[in-house]
Amino acid sequence: MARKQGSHAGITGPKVREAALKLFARHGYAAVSMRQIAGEVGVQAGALYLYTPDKQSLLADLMREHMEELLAAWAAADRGGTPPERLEDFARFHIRHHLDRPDNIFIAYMELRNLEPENFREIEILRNRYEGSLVEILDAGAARGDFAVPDTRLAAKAAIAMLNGVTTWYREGGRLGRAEVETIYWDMLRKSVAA
Amino acid sequence: MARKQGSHAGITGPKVREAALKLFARHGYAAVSMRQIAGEVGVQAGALYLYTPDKQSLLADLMREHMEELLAAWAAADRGGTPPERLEDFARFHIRHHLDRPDNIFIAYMELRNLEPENFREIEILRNRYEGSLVEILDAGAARGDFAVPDTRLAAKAAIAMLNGVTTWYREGGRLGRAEVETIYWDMLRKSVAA
DNA sequence: ACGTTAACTGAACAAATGTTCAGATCAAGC
DNA sequence: GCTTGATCTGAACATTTGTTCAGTTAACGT
Repeated sequence: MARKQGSHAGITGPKVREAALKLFARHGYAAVSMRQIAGEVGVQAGALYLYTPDKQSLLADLMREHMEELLAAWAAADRGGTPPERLEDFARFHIRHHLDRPDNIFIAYMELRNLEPENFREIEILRNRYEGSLVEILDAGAARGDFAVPDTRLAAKAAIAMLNGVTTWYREGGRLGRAEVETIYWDMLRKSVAA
Repeated sequence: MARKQGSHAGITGPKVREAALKLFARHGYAAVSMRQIAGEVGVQAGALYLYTPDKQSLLADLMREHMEELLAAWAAADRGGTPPERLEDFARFHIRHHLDRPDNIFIAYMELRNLEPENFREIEILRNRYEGSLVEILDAGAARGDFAVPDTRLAAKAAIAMLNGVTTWYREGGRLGRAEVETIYWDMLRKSVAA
């Protein structure tokens, strides 16, 4: 047997990335073998190399895609307005975005150490850019007296860490719904930086 | 060559755990080989099995030790008092404890997925116990009107996620000192649950 | 209908993995 | 000084790892 029926690169390519994302998030980059990914896709391990030069690129590409999508999505969602308004938008956007992509955040925040130096630097820049957009909001609000934060960079890190935490425990159909979770987190964040 | 000079189980045993902790935290459980751990200790791979039945137990033991130490340390540090006082104690204790043990928290919160089911359940219980002590404080404070938290379990998770974040960026000799960081985090936490 | 080529298989590769074990070596007690 | 037992080496093991590649198949343009 060789080429399967009804299979194209246009189908298999995304399937490979989806499978890798799912498995990396579930078990960690190092714990997942190319054969497991291939199995998930329904293909032999060798076929994966039609869609990625190697395993490391698979991880780096997934992380880059995620970060670029995140930055673009926030750029689109940012409605401007006063710093408190923008902060609320940011918090709700961040939670909503990641609850829709729980696997993404898992690898984006846990697999940095498995990136080779060159890839690491690239992803770190994207990450700092995203974090920077929150710092910017906090700076603007602090200048106007909306927020009382002794160090906006630290506050941004603390805020993102808190918001990210949601994906580690939130389960669809659980005790709390999305809207509730979103509002409760936003409320905590709002108060934590309040003047 | 065989037995090295001046080496005892009393020395090598802890060394093995230290090396494993350091390497697991740095690169992740799955990415670290027994030979790397042995190399760090200054011993051959086979010798590790004098101190652990297998690699999995090494991880599980490290996590259990960490959680038990954490629980014991908090039990000793908890001075009682009003809920706001206890919350402050908890926050400061948590940050201080983990800044002293950055590697521990890394594996305790990132390697859960690499535990076999039996070990996972055991560690999860310890983790819930620790988280429960924070929930308890929040419940008591909410009942007295000290805190305004719509869901104490969620608030506890959010708080711990925020506090844990400190170990991902804090570096000794950096822009901010320990005491400053501790106070800023406590201040954010205090406000985030304030009535 | 046919040839071309993209998509995939299946086997192979060297290297690395966790783990075992017979034997070598040293420290300590008699 | 000899024996004993704890401590470690070094080689071996079966598997699994990431990756390559010659060959096979099926879809598509002509």
